[in-house]
Amino acid sequence: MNPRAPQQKRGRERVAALMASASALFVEKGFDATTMTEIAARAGAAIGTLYLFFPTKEALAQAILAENAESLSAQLDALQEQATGLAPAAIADALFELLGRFVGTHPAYSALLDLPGDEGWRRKMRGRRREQIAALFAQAEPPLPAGQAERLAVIVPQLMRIPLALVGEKRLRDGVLEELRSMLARHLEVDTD
Amino acid sequence: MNPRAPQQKRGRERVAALMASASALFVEKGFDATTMTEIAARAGAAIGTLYLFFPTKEALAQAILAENAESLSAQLDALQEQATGLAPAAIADALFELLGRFVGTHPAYSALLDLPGDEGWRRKMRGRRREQIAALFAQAEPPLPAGQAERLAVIVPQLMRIPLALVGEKRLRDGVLEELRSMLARHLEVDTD
Amino acid sequence: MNPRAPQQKRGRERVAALMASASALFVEKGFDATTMTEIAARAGAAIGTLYLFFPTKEALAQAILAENAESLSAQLDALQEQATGLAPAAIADALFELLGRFVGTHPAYSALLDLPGDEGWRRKMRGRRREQIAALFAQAEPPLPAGQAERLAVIVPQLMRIPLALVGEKRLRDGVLEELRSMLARHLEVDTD
Amino acid sequence: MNPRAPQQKRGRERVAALMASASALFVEKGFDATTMTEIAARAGAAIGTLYLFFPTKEALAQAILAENAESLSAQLDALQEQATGLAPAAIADALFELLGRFVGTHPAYSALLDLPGDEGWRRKMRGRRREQIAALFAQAEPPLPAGQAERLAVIVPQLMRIPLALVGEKRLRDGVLEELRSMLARHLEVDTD
DNA sequence: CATGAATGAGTTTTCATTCAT
DNA sequence: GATGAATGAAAACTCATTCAT
Repeated sequence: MNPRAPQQKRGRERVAALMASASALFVEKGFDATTMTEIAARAGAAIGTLYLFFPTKEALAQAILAENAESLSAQLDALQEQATGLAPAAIADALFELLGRFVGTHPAYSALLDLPGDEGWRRKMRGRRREQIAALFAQAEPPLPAGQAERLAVIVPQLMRIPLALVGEKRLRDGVLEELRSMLARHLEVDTD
Repeated sequence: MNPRAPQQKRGRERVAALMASASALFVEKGFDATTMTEIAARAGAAIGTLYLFFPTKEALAQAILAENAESLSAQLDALQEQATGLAPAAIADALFELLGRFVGTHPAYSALLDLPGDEGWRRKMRGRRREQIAALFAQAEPPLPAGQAERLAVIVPQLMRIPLALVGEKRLRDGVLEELRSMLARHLEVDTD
Repeated sequence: MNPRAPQQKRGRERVAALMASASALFVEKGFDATTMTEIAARAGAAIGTLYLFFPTKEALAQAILAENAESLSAQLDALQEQATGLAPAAIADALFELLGRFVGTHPAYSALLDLPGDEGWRRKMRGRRREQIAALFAQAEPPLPAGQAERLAVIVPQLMRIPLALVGEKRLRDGVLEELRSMLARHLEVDTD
Repeated sequence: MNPRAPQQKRGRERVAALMASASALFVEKGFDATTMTEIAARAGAAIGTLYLFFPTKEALAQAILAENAESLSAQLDALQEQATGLAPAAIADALFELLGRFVGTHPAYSALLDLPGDEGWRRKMRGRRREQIAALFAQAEPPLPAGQAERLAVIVPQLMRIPLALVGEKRLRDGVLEELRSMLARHLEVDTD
């Protein structure tokens, strides 16, 4: 009736396979165009098995998103410890690299983050991410002007999604990424003049 | 494929109302979650009337997108004439303002431009927009380094979409917009050192 | 989206056919065992047509029930006018005949009246029926003891459902009906001694 | 078809718990709306365990019904011995009390006895109950008119179910029960005039 | 041009039942 | 005996699209 956390090893493997299948399809075709039947099939499972663990398609997306967000959050935590007292531009650079790697390895995160019609859960998740990044910038030395940490917490993650649209244009994509990186770095350096 | 061009005035008004209704709904609920019946109803028309002008839902979205893109293209053309010989930062500033106004007045453009599963038409439209913006930067004085105009043509439109997510947080939204503007301006100034 | 009342003659005929089909199947196999597909098929309609008028299976049952209840209510109203000043036993007899005919011509009423899991709408409908029958007995001459009208309003409709279970045993069924009739009549006569 | 008779004491307790769980749920939500998973869960057992004892959902219902019917049958047998030569009204009174207690303590009996789509087993069970009650009335002194015992065997059990619908209206419920009792008693007294 | 009833393929979701452990 | 993951047929429901009026 209710989806339950799998209690045996086989179950945990199943869940992982289902989430991987769903992630890949969501990225390839988008949330709406992906069917639950397709997700189950690609994972080699029956449709009923999928619903055994995820009561709705939306819940499945949420589970994937939560897992990705958890991973991102942990990485940001780790960065937080190393970033104390660094210059703003150095923090930006480190964050840039972290996020760049993350969006590459977790494409479903970007694909699922702004589906229409949420208003609740996802908003909170984005809020937490913003707080975490703002805290990162808040410990820069010299300190940033008031409010800038919060603004950067909004901007930087979005910057990282820009190159994602350039699949198949690798040259341009790398150039854009570097352009963004340098733009952000200079922005934070210049402010210290 | 193409909507039959309505010959009568009444017909043209009908089409405008249908496209306005569709645009609003696409923005509010997303393309997939919006039904053709709903679109017709909000425009005060019957479902059959909607299909009289737009043979498929996709064609309707394309018509809206084409109209918006036409408007954007015309505005960029106008800017092109005024921008000859301007400094890069000045061009960026002008483009920034133009795009900022455009995404505000044409929210459907952003909502429809990057639907998943896109292999053709939309990709071309984005390509044309990139060329137009690149051409704008190409006439800056002093000239930009090789390839930067193309990279900016990718980046700047995406920057403008960042504040869109901040509905209901007006203070932050305005701050973010200004932060982006100054970041871009400095980026282009610094390069001239 | 929302089910609408049909606006043309064809539509009204369709709705009638669908309700007739559903009524018959609910009586034959019960509410749960009847599928929407089956209902549509028996009415010669597509499944989508059924959902055009009734948004859920429950709503379909309710519409049937409401129509039947409306009919019963009207018949009870008519009886009310003729029953003023009659003896209790005479009222009972008339009511008995009315209800006997009704359950025979509206078998879906009994089949749908006490589905599990309602708590709301059906309760109100039964309440109204009780009030109407109680009002009928309330005008008997001589008057009934306090509260008896309300008790009879509960009892009599249920009595009428007893013979329904005896399909295929016509002899017994008729005997049971007559036994119930006389039992009720005597009960009300005796009270006047 | 038949549940494997559990050999161990633990097994018998298990079966009892499962049947109790199922009975309660069948009464609360109806047969169709109750799931096998739910039944097992409420009994604190695994779904596999439930199927260990009952091969199908229908078999489970039958087992419950059979047990209840067994109990009722035994009680009617006991009454049979005490009722020889009693007046019809006295028999009716005793039966009334017996059945009233029974439907109160065995609510699943009523809930399961007349599921729709019934062509076999349940029909026979009802038939046996009718015969037993008819036999009870058959030994009344003075004897009842021909056929009346059979008719009462149909009527009396149904009368007892009428107050069941009045949960939460205790006052009315008790009044209705008494009204039915007296109606039946007078009916049988009057006939002897 | 306009209407809205009608269609039916496609999707999500449920649940009785099986079976490997 | 006991478990619970796994199955998949079947049901409810949606909606883009068609077409007779």
